[in-house]
Amino acid sequence: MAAPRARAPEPTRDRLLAAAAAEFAARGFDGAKVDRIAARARVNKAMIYYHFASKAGLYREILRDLFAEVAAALEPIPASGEAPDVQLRRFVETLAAEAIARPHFPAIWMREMAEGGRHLDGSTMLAMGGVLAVLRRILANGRAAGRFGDAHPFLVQITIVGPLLLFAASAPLRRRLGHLVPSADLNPSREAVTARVIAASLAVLTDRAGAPARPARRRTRP
Amino acid sequence: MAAPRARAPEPTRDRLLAAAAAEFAARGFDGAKVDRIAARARVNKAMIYYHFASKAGLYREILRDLFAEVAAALEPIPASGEAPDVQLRRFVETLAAEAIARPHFPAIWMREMAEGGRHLDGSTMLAMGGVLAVLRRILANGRAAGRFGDAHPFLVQITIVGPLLLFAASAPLRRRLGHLVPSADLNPSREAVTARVIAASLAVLTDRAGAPARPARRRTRP
DNA sequence: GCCCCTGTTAACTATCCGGTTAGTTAACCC
DNA sequence: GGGTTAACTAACCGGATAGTTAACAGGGGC
Repeated sequence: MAAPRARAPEPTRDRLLAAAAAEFAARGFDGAKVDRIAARARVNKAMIYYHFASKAGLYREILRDLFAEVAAALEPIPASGEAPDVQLRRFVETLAAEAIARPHFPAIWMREMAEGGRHLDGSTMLAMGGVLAVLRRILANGRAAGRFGDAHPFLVQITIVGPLLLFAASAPLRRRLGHLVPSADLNPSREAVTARVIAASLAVLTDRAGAPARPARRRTRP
Repeated sequence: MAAPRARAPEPTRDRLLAAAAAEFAARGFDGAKVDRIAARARVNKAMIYYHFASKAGLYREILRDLFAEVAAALEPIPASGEAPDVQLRRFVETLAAEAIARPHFPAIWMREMAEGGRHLDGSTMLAMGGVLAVLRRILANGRAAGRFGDAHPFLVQITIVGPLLLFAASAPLRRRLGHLVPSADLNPSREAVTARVIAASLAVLTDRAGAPARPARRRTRP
C-alpha cells in the first residue's frame, strides 16, 4: 500500500536537498541527523548515500549551490553601467532578496562563519570571496566617478552583510523574545531593514571623512 | 611525573568553563564533545556531571555568564549623563571590548541566534533583551536632547551588533580566505571597525530622514 | 527472453558519545 | 580513631547515529 511509488528520479534528489537545507539551517551540521533529513524528505535514508556520498557531501552540495547562486545574482551589478549609488543599492537589495528566496541561507552562512569554514571546499570559498569582489568593484566605480570616498571594502561589506544576516537569521529567536518583552517592536519589515542599511552605507561612503560628530580625526592610515 | 594533584576545588570548575567555552564556540553545542572538553581541561569527564548536571547545563551556565557580564558592562551607560552621541560611541566600544575580552562570545551568540535560542533559558533571554533596552534608552536620551532623529531601536541594534559580530566571529575564516585571495585586505583593526560602525550609526541617527525610498542625493552635511 | 542500468528498500553493523556508577582520596570534625 | 563530606577517578552501559549491504523493481536495448 502506501506510496504511489511513481517514477521519480529528480524529485528524490531535490526533496533531499530541500529537507537537508532546512535541517542544516535549523540545527547546524552536527545537530542535523541524517535519519531526520530522510524522514523529512520522505525518502529512504540510503538514498542520501546513493545521491550524495555522505552527510558531508550533501552539506557541501547545498553550500555550493547557495553561494554560487548568490554570487551569480550579484555578479552583473558592477558592470551594469548604473550610477554607483544605484549599484550599491542593488547590491543590498539583491542580497536581501536572496535571503528571502532562500530562507535557509542566512543561518547556514552564519554558522559556517562561526565554524571557521570547516566544511567549505575551495570553490565555495571562492564564491564567497566573489561576493566581496563584486562589492569592491562597485566601490571602485564609485570612487572613479567621484561619488564615494575611499573605503575599505571589507569594512563596507560587514556593515552591509552583518545587519542583513543578523536580521534574517534571528527571525525565529525574535519571535520567542517578542513573547517575553512584548513592548519591543522586533519585527521591522525587510524593506525597512534594507533601506536602513543602504542609508547607512551611503551616508558613510558619500561623506568623505568617515566620522562626523566627534571627529576622532580621520583614518590616518599609511 | 603526572599531575601535582594539589588541592584545587575552584580550578577544576573554572578550567571546565574555559575549555567548554572554547569548544562550544568552535563547534557549536552539538559539535562539541564532552570527552574533548574534559580532555582540554585535563579533568575527568565525570567532573562535568558533578559540577554541572549535564552537557546542556554546562552550556547554559556559559551562556548565562556571558550575557550577564555583557549586559552589566552596558547597563550604566544610559544613566551616565554624557552626551547622547558619546553614549552611543561607548555602547559600541564597550560591546567591541567585550568581544575582545571574551573571544568566544561572538561565535556563541551567532550560533545561538541561528539556533533560534533553543538552549537559552529565561534569564539569559532577558539579559539579551537587556542589551536592546540599554540601546533604547540611549536613543531616547538622544531624541530628548534633540540630537537624534527618531529611529527604530531594533534597526539601530542590528546595524551595530551585526557588523561587530560578523567581524569578530569571522576571524578564523578570514585567515583561511586570506590564503586564497591574498589581494584582499581582510584584517582591519578592531578600532577601524568600531569607528566605522559608530560613524555609520551616527550618520543615520543625526541625519533625520531615516531612509526615504529615493535618497539618491548626497548628504550635503555640516 | 535476457542483460544491465538506475533508483530504491529494509535490515544490518560499527562506532561514537552522553551519561552513570562504584569506589577512592583527602580534608575537616568531634 | 570514627564519621562525614567534597572532589575526584576508572570503568562501564546503552542508545543514537553515520554509513553499508544485499536484494529487488522496472525499463530499455538487443
